[in-house]
Amino acid sequence: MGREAAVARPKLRRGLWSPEEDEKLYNHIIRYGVGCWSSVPKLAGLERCGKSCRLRWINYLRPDLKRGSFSQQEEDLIISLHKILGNRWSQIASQLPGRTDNEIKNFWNSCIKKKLRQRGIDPATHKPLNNDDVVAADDNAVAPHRHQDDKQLAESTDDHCFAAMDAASSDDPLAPHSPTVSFDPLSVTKVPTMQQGSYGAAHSFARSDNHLCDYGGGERGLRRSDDV
DNA sequence: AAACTAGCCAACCGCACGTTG
DNA sequence: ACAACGTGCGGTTGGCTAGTT
Repeated sequence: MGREAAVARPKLRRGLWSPEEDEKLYNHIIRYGVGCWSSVPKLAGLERCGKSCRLRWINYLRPDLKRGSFSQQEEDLIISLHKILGNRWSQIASQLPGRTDNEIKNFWNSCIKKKLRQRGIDPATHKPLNNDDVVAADDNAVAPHRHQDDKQLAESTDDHCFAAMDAASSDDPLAPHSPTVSFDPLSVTKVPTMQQGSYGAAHSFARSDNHLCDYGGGERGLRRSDDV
């Protein structure tokens, strides 16, 4: 990646994306791929930071996003993976084609946690709740077995997780919903391959046949294994 | 009908790590 | 080896909406 300095930028827009901005970003990536996120806003004519563009693309505009509510199989898979991986949402997302880490994280925090508690399971530890622990069982106390995660993931996902995933991803029963904006990225599906062999757009598309291919930074999801 | 509350979701923030010069 | 920069990740927050009182 280049090292052109972080030039003083004009004021950047923040907050919700307008349909026009979506369209600009989408059209730009469709045409040119991503290359360097920091240059995308300028090239696409957007007053956003590259980070914001990246997030918008990954979480919303990517054509391979599934959208719609989670199926029971997906939910089961998320719970299984969370038991192994803890809050490593990007790793979990890499096992769920068409789902983003942000989407899964939100789903976990808003729905699954509640369901598990109702079933008497501590969502942080995946162990049965006992009343004395309820207070102490902070949701942040997650993934007690980080160092074994990768091996465990390789093993365990090979059996039950992928079984569930196959059920979830095959012949998707979920009706995709359009975003609440007039610009509908789902109506277009062709994106050129990356020019720089980087991450992002083409990378995410390439993984459509490979569920283990993370759209993000590959191994980097493991780096925080010690700091929780 | 209005006020309040809870839930959901999109987006931002800060940090860690990889790459490049 | 070091600094600067780009990127990815998880945590957090703000705003919108639906439901309830």
